[in-house]
Amino acid sequence: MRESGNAQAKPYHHGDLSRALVEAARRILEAEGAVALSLRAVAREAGVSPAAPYHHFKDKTELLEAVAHGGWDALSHAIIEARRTAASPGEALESIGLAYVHFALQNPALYRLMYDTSRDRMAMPAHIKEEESGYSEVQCALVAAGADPNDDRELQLATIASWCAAHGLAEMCNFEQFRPLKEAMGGDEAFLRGVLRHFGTFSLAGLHGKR
Amino acid sequence: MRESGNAQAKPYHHGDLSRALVEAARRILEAEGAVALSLRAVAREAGVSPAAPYHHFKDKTELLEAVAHGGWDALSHAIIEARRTAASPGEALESIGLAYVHFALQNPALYRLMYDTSRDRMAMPAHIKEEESGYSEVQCALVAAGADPNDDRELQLATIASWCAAHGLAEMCNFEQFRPLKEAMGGDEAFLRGVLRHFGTFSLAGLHGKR
DNA sequence: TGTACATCAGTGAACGCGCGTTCACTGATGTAC
DNA sequence: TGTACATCAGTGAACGCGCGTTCACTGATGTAC
Repeated sequence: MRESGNAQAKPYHHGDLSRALVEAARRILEAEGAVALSLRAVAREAGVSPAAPYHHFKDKTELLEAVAHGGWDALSHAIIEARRTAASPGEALESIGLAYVHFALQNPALYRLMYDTSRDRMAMPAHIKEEESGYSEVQCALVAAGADPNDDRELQLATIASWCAAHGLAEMCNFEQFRPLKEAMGGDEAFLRGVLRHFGTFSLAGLHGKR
Repeated sequence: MRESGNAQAKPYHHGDLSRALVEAARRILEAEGAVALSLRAVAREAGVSPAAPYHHFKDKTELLEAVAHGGWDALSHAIIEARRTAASPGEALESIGLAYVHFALQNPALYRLMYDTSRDRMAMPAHIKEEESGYSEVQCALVAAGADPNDDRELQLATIASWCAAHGLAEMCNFEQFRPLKEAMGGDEAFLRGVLRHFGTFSLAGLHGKR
């Protein structure tokens, strides 16, 4: 009675603090930016003492890696879903690009954290293998759209080029100086599609036209 | 005699501390990374007390902006030079792209600072206008390579697409997972040219082939 | 050419702050008998 | 079903640290007369 009457009393043991910390970190990231993302702030946001996270993560770096890991998972799913629902192979590349950029726009701080943690280790996290990252999704889309699946090197280069282009667009598309053009085109979506259209053809043009 | 005999004694007044601080910041940036770039560290590196910078910059942000400003200048010059020395209009795009990526690879931390300070204010610094940033250099190269100078919107989109692609490649080309391909291709340079070649055609393919 | 004085560009000590991490602890949970 | 005890997952106080910034100061420089 005493216990059940006080239903919302926080139990001493959290139950799933590890997950809760990662979620708290994402909330802080998008609400206050990467600068505000301290271990103490995450613990605070999760309603827990500053020492509690150390039962789940070796140090701050390990927590950030978990946050980035979750981001890569979410991005992969978005990309796979985009390809799955594309009406035609030709549309797949644009769909994938759009999904990628949308993810980055909706989670800008998380997206940057993902790349920063990858960059600092000079490698993507080990678990982000091709089959998870959407890397192979882009390759499939390229092949479906007409690329030669036997010219492996050019296919890899085209995939990398697509990826770099999407990354660049994702990071730059909120630049203030693009605003006039965006407005003239009727909004973000049209602008993104306009730039992506230029990307969309380049990979295949490179594969077919040259060398 | 007493004074001149002690030639290397540091004078009380520095003479050009403002410039020296920016240079010190760049040194720290490349040697120890953005995390180590504190106002105190910059003052230390410049051989000056922690309070001295406040006679030249309102606060830390203003100093960082000056550092970024210097970076944009250097990048603009590299781009203009690349276009100037390109053998043919067709080569100009690749030359510009290569110069851009090389700058980013040689000054990775500075390059990121440049984009971070731009992003945080959701705009490029006011002084980085088209004529300074190399933005118009890319447009010129596109036109020289055959783009229609009258279709302004498509030309802008193609320029933005080029820029995004170069930015993405610059940030990603050191990813560990690209190493096997790089080695198979005989080094960074060949790899960069390979990816850039895919970029190089896309802008014009977009301009001519579609819509 | 000298002198008085305002201004400029440094110094170094001090401030409060939030950080990552450690520590001894304690309450809750699971397990062996 | 109860009890003893190991283990797990929290607490909260404390640590040392480097940070951005301020302050009263001082040495050097430039200018008016």
